[in-house]
Amino acid sequence: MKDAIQSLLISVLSEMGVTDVVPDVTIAEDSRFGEYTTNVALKLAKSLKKSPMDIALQVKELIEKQKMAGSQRDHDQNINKIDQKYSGITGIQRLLQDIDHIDVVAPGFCNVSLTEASLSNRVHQVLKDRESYGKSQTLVPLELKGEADPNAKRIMVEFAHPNTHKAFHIGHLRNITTGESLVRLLEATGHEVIRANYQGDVGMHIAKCLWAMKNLPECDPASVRGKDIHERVEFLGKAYAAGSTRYEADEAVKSATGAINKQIYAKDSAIYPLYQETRAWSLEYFTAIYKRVNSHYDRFYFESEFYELGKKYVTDGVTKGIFEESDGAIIFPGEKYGLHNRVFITKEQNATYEGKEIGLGRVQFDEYHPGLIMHVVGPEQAGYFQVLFAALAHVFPDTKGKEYHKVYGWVKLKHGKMSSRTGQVVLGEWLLDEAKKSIYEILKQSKSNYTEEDQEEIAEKGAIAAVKYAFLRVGTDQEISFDLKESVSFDGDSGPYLLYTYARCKSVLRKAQSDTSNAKGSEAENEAMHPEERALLRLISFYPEVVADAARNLSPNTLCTYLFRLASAFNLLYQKYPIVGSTERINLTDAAAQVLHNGLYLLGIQTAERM
RNA sequence: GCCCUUGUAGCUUAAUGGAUAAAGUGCCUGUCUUCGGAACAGGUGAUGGGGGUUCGAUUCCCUCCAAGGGCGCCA
Repeated sequence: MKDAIQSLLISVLSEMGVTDVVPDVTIAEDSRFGEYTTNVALKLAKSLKKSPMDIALQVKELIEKQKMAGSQRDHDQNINKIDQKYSGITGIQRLLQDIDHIDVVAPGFCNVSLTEASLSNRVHQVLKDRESYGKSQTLVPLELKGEADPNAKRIMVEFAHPNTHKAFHIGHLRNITTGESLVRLLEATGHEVIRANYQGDVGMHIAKCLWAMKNLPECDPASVRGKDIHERVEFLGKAYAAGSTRYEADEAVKSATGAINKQIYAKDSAIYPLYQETRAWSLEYFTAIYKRVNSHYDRFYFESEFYELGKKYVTDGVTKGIFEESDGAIIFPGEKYGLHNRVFITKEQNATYEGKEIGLGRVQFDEYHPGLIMHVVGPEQAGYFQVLFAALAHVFPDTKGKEYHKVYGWVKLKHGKMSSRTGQVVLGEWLLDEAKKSIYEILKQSKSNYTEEDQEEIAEKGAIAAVKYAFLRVGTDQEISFDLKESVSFDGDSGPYLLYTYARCKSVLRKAQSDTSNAKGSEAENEAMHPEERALLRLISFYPEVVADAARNLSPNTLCTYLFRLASAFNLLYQKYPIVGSTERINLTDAAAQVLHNGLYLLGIQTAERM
């Protein structure tokens, strides 16, 4: 619809002699301003040397003239275009039918209001398309910063990437939640997505953990062998923190840890079996987490796979003049390109993180041929990625413009700093479990009778929804300030509120179905549409455009805002008018539930029929 | 020292350069409590300071203040 209005405006503007301007059309947040609004008149005032109001009035007049002509023609030819798409001339004619009127408002906005019939058609569209409502077959181009290709169709989204032997904290949870939603949004807008997960399973952090296990009696792995996976993983987190602390404090520990690091790379039998055993613990745990939060991956990459390969490409790059030797290490001279220098191979001849990623990049492109690789990673690595992408483009020119750093903000503790190094972390599962406990409390106070299975399902789904929504409702690259006491909310703008509204819709629909009295559809249809009904209707009709915008801007939070408004609009309608008994309102409820379901899916949140 | 990011109601957050800066939460007041009260309505309350560009600035530029991050052998 937005595109159709834009084409209409372009044709109108060309009548006015303006051909070099693409008018902005946006959804009107406030229904007083109609459904769609444009500010072309304000933009054109200067170049046309006319007042914005005059231009706006002229636009309105030209559109109304076309509308009159069009309706006359339709009447003459009796053309039925109900199922035609908006394209070409017929699209504009159809659009003209859907436009009820245009208001011109100071300082010069043109506000387009659609007919009730046109909005009602959308409800039938939802009930026909069901789960596919809102998905776009055509590719929605992305708004990307920098030089990355916005028209890539095949996109690898690389997210989650936890490190083995380290705690899985709420930051990782936000990363997975963000990545999962981005994947689904891209899939819904014509992209082909490869889900990748690059997990760190070698490096100094692991050496620190293993040093502790080898040297500290309280970190003896024998104490947790055979125990529950949660206990084993908690143990690893503690061992890492202990190893880290000693590493900082003691030079001897430092060099001993360095030696262990070498042994790991060399697969030395003195350490390798323990390394493999404990690595497997972490991976077992990750698998469980991915399942719990409803995420999965097409390809798991491991740092250990790219140690040799990365080193080879970087070494080759030295002879080509891409990398340079400096103080015994091999660096990429980023300073030559307005960036900063970074070490890719240490003087110990180990590939660093950046060195390994040269190998990773090659393999990713060879395996999947993506048009874009999106790395969902924290903001602190912005400088790192700039240098890495520049180096990659020099080593492999085919990767130029195909690498992208999608920033997701930190989850910061409101009081104190989170660090897995010191062991002060909020674990991801701790948060999920706390949320779950709170929901059990609410269920206990409820008058409804739930079976134990029901309770378990509701609490689990509700907890995941609460946590995921709390992360996603904030702008992706914004930091989140996290308070342990009021970490997730269950009312107001929250995941559970949306689930509750969905369940409420479903309950009403069940009631309507079992209601044997004759539906008074015809009566309701004769009533004038209430403002609350129209408000819900217009929101439902906006959904596909909201999805496209959220995908284009890689911003699930805009979808969150929309879904909350939709749920509020339904609840208000529900509060004021009986649903059961009116076919119109039952359909509206059905459509609202469907849109809630589809939207929550794109956030990675599952709905429940009852709550 | 150099570079980057962020400062919006008491708190947590929205707002492709647009209309009266939008919500949740908190506090105050109500509705309903026969389709599911994890509900609905009303009130309260904000753009860090100072300049500039613009018809119009939370948004862009400069500066000051404050917080966070990055800057060669970690990942």
